[in-house]
Amino acid sequence: MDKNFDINNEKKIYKAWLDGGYFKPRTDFDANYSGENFSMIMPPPNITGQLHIGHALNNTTQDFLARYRRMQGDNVLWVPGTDHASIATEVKIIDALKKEGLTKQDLGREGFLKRAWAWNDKFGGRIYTQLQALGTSCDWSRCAFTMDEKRQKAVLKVFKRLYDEGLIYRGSKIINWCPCCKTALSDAEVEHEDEKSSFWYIRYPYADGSGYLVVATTRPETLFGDVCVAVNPEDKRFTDKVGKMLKLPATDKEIPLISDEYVEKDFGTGAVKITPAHDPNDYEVGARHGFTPICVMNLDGSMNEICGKYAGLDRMDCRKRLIEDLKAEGLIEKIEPYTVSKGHCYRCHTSVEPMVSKQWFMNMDDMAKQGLKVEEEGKVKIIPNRVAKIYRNWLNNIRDWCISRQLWWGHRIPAYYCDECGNTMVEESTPTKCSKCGNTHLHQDEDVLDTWFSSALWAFSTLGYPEKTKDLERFFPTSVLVTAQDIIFFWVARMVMLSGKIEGNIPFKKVLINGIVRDDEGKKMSKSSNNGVDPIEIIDKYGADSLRFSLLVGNGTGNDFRFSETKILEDRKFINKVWNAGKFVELCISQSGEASLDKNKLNIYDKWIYTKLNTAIVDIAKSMNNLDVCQAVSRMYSFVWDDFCDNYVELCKPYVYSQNPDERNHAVAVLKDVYFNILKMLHPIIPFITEEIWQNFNKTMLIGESYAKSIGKFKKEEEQVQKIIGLIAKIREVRLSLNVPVSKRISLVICKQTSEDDAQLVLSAADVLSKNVNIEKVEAQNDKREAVKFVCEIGELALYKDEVVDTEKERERLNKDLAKIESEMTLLASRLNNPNFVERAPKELVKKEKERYEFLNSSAQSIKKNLNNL
RNA sequence: GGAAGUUUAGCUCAGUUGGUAGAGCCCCUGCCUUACAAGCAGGUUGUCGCAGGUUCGAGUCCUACAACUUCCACCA
Repeated sequence: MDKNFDINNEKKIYKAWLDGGYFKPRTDFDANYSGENFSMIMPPPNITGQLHIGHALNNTTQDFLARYRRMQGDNVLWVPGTDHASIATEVKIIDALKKEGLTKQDLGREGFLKRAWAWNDKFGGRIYTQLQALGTSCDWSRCAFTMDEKRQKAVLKVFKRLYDEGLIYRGSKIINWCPCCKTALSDAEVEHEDEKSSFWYIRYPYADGSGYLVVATTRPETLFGDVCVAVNPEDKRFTDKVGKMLKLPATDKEIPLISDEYVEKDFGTGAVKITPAHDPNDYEVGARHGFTPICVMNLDGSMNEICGKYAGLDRMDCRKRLIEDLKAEGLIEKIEPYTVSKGHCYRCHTSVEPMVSKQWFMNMDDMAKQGLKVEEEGKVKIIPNRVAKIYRNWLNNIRDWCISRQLWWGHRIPAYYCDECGNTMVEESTPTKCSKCGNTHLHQDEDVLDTWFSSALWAFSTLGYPEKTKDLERFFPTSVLVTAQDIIFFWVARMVMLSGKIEGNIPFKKVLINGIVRDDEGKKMSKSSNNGVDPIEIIDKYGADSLRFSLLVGNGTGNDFRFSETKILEDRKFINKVWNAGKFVELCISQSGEASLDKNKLNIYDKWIYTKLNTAIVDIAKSMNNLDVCQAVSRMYSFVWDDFCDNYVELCKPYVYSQNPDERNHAVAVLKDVYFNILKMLHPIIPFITEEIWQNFNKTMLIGESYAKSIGKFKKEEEQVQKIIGLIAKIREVRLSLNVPVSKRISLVICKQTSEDDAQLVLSAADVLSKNVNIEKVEAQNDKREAVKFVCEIGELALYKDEVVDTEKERERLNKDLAKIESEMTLLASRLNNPNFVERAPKELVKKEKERYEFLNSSAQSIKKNLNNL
């Protein structure tokens, strides 16, 4: 093995895995494979650009699970894919066109789509390259794209079915309109932000000349669409005015004053202008009173011909001009500063306009109920649980989903209209004639579907729906979905609903929510802040393993997470440690003969490390079952670094360097076995380096091995070695405190008080003590030589005074020990003297504490005696 | 206007059913000891946001408060 792992080998290793077919489910090779099915669908990244560090976290988490389950013997399927991201991609392409001085109209629908597919080839491909560099072990042979042929079929099938059932319908309703993207948006696609604006108090004169009524509004420019003014029926100020006509300012129109419960007496002036075409509430009020909405805006956000001289002005310019004009006419009562919450397009951040428009909708009522039910029953488990509350809240307040978009890039709505009789047909394949009148002149709906429509089918469309495939049968519902919190509405909830509706089942059993990745200052990474990190840059510099490990270590489930290059530098030390341990094992092997592992020859240290290994594996399994990735990783870390590298490697050195070939061969065999188990343990998180090391020793591939397994657990030996480790630490401490040079070899004395068993144990550890703390010999107490005593878990021991000297240092040390022991005794005593504790605490605990107290007490006694002797 | 999360060592963060506070980095001391100086052996560092409560016992459960963050919401 070289001095360091060469990260350039990662590509070669990935190719070997790929060529070996390791990313495919075992049932692809052996239909009778009996392992449990474990499946995941990858949240498909948008083809708008390249992956960022959040994607790296998401996919590392999934890959960690996939590789772990695979090594557990599961039949693992992980399906990768990308999303066409209708509106987001279209915005990007239009931007690109703009640089060439072109618009999408210049290209025409067909030309534009050609561009879009070329875009997909370029960026979709780049995403796959990035995922591979990260080491993702997904099954590329099943790779899906939301607009590929199979997924198109699924979309058509689902659309038709829901249309036939009346759940998808077309109608005129108030929707969110983005004047920049020129399309309708769903409620979920609107982001609300507080904006500083004004509250305009406008005078609406009574038609009969009896003064005026003051109406307060935040959107004066929509007054051209006013159909009436409303007041609360209980509001006595207006009782005698209701029914009168008002002159609509800046127009020659007259509108009535009506009353409606919706109006709040105490807000504003108590009088509200009702503009049904441009406000969801007004729409309701208008409908109740039989008014027809009047649309006053064009689709680009400019005012239309209804607005007279303001026609053609952008809505904001119109507002300015209108207010000036009204002021001049004395129709502005006052203007107050006001903060309004305004909706913005989630893609281009233009402020959206509520507008009445003819769109396609999906009725979500029953599906939402089903979605709530499966979560409440625990069939779909959301981790961490708090996120489930967000999910429930949204489903409880769900409204019909606006699914049509006035875009070109996306699934075109399979609705066809007869040019003759206007009949609407929804078909999976283009009809040739009208089903009603037989006319052959038909045209297809111009709109495409919301990009999240195809995403909602992802859980089963990726497994072959609408065909009844083996994959669907085996892998649906999927096991775990790993995703981010911000798409819980867009995606997670809708997948649950559509899977329930179409497949009559849940899409996944568990949802693991990743936190948001922030930069080292805690700021959210985003393009606008320019603090995003390209995973490829990190991988090129430090290797994929370093990135993967750093993303998962210390990252609590669902918590936001700070990422920085500094953290990578800290965390990659662990990878270096694993590599160096491998070098040690290699060295030992090269210096020993062949020996197979003989369970009967295990010494206490071997038994100790196997017990530790066993515990670690059990803990890891528990954490992995709970999807507690952070805990699993930290458990791996402490076993490898603390138990194996710091302790076992040092404890086994006398044996792997032994002059006795049998002893040496055995020791190396154990060392090798434990280390190989470490490689297996770590492979799911740092697959490249572990594979590289594994192949240095083996002809097989690590990815195909089963997970780490201990050959046993040995309670007694574990305790014994724990005592020896404690003794070593104590000797180091004493040597240091007495200023005994590390290089000086000294004797260790077993005092008479020490039990026979413990004395034997210390004697048996002579080699280990020699190697670790430079103890020349271990012997029983010799009364003729003065000794410096100390106490540890294993009993009372001593060093010869003439070998270590320095009375002052010794006194200092003993006093320090005594203080420590006494403070613990005080704590225990206060507890044991409390009758409540003795009576009510578990008996085992009370007993344990009593024993501990006794032990400390006797230790304190002997330390005091030693102090006196000084 | 609702709701959620966070608050633990100088910094970044772990802390599973309540049972004597942990890691990494930083800092100090001693070591280039034949796996590893991206290291080893030691050491220092905390009224676990504030105030109550439940309990023999609370970082952990309950209540109120504060600060920060986020999500949801049609009051013109």
